[in-house]
Amino acid sequence: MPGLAEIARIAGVSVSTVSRVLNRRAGVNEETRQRVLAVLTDLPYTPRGLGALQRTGVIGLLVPELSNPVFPAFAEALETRAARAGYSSLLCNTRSANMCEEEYVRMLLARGVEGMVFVSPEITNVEVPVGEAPRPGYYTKLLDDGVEMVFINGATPALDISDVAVDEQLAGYLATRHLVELGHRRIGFVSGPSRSLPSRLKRAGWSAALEEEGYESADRFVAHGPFDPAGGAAALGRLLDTVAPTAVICSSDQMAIGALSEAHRRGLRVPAELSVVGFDDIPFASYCSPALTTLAQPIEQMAAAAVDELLQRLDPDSPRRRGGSYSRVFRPRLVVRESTGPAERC
Amino acid sequence: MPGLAEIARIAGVSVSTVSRVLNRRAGVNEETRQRVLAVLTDLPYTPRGLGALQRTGVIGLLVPELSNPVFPAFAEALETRAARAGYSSLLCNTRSANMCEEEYVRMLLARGVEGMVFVSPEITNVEVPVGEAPRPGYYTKLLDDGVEMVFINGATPALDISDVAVDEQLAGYLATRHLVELGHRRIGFVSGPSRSLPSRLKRAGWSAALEEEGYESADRFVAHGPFDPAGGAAALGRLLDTVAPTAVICSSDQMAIGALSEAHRRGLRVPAELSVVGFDDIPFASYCSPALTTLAQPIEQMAAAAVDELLQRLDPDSPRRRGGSYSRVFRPRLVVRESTGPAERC
DNA sequence: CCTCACACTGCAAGGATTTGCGCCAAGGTT
DNA sequence: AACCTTGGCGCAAATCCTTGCAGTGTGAGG
Repeated sequence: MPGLAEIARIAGVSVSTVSRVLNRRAGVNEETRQRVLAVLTDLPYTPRGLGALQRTGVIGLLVPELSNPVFPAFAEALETRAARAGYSSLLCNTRSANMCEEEYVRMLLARGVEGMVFVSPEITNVEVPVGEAPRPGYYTKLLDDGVEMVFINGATPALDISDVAVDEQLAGYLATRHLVELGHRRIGFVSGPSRSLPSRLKRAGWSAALEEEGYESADRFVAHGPFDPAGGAAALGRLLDTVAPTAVICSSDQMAIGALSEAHRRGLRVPAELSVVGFDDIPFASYCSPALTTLAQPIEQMAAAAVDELLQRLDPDSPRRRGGSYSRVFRPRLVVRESTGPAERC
Repeated sequence: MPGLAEIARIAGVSVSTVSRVLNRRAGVNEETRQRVLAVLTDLPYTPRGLGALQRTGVIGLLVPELSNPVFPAFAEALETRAARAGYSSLLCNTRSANMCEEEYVRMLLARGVEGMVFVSPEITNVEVPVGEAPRPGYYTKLLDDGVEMVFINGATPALDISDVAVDEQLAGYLATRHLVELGHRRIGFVSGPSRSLPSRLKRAGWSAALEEEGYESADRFVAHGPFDPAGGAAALGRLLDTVAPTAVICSSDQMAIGALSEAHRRGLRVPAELSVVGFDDIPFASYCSPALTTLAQPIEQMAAAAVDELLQRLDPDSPRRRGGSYSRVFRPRLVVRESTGPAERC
């Protein structure tokens, strides 16, 4: 970890000047200040008293957004588990503040977090086909800096980072299978943006289940939309106008709720005329009407696994360090409620 | 701001020992360590390099929990507004981590936040009748330490802290008024815990509206429960078993959703046989069935007002400092949907 | 009762960071 | 053209924190 001297050398100024910049003292030229700050971006300086203060007892939690209730649910579960081990948590949501994830990570690091948990990290949000590895981006740099990280639902085999996840593909498969068993043949997929890896994985499961039966799983049975009720409503609308499915699976409960309301708006009875399956099992899913059939993520267990893994990596007494990353995949659980039923029309 | 020497003197140890405690170095007796840590609680030590580094560009956000979607909504709005001014946010929820608010505040301070916004602070959660001032607790100490704070929905006249709030009493009044105008006379109140000041304020509004008409607003028309769907369901259940109201108002949409499901469970048609009003207007309120009539908080505006106030206090060039606190009260907005209707039975 | 080992603590030396002071250069004034 | 003013920067002293080392006290074992 660099001292002021190191930074001063690189920036080509004296130690005093760096000190003045860091302390926001007057008497430094704006241009010089920018140069020093630029160096500080590459070499995040942590003051002695803080850098040495190893165990701050604080971890960072990064979630993409807060409007989908799964993320607050994950946050609470993670926080509770961390608290039990004496750690407190700092939560950041990257999307709403239109700040990129990397900036947030740097900020957290500068604030002295010991490690972090990423829920649905940015890296899962790229244009890359299933199976291929997305580019590691800045995560490798963090890894080199010795930052301890754990992902939730962010499997990226290319990175040496432990991952805790639900099997999204299996989730897609189970949902579709459930509908097939109810007699549906025309099953649509109300999907999140095509950039989203989880949606692509679910789609793979959906395809697999359909092809197993020789049913159609063509592109025209898939409609994309943003991850919110309005997006789900719009996507379902497009599907109903074109291929008229008798059942749909959705990328999230949020979207499923939108789908339910769109069906209601069109006077379509659920489940009699249209079956709907969601994903996540957010608390509201059971309070919808009809109550939503959905695939539950074992949030508590996943959060516990993620926190435990992070804490173990943080523990200096722990034998295994650096490099022992692994993936832990949980099985989603089908929760059948009222929004799915036998196919009536064909 | 104290140095190690000051802390050492008070704790009655040498500077070296304090340094060792701060750096989590071995070789310090547990008892001695506790004594030093105790002093550090009163005199929060910030390492030289960090304490001087005034503008970190980070503010803290404290919300009581995350399972009620209003709080994530506030958090997002706050975060978005802060980001626009170049500040990033650190979010903490105090209840789920069963850590007390004060600890979290200290932690945030130690992490270098410049100021904080408290949403529904702990202080609103005490056994004190409306009108009387709750004891200021540790907030005055923070104030003395020069910590900048703004409350949301945490009006406490005894403290010199700016507050941004909805008029909860008016909210209770408007909700009840709405039901009265629909012809209801037996109007119950599904309330949060009696410790909660917002619930007590709403109740005051409810009483006022009822007494205006000469209707009954006795204790037996009020049922308390925890702030979640189950609590709402249970509380409504008790009311239905005793006073059989034709309409109820609830302390939050969360509780109202529970009430809706309890009504459904009992085969009571809403709104034909029971009208329900919620509070908050969470996104899901419009996706319930029947869609929930509720009182909306102007979340965006409140968040903007709170952040702007905090940032102004943080600005060293700002003329008004310390002491110029004020309250800003917003008007709740009645959103009529499908869960309320004319009284049928009397 | 003596000795030894061990755990703590303070001392003081050794680094690291802050800051008063003075130098230098650029631009304006007489 | 000489001189003054001012902003910006480095030097070095002052200050603060860290750490190796030695001193002290306590308790167990002989």
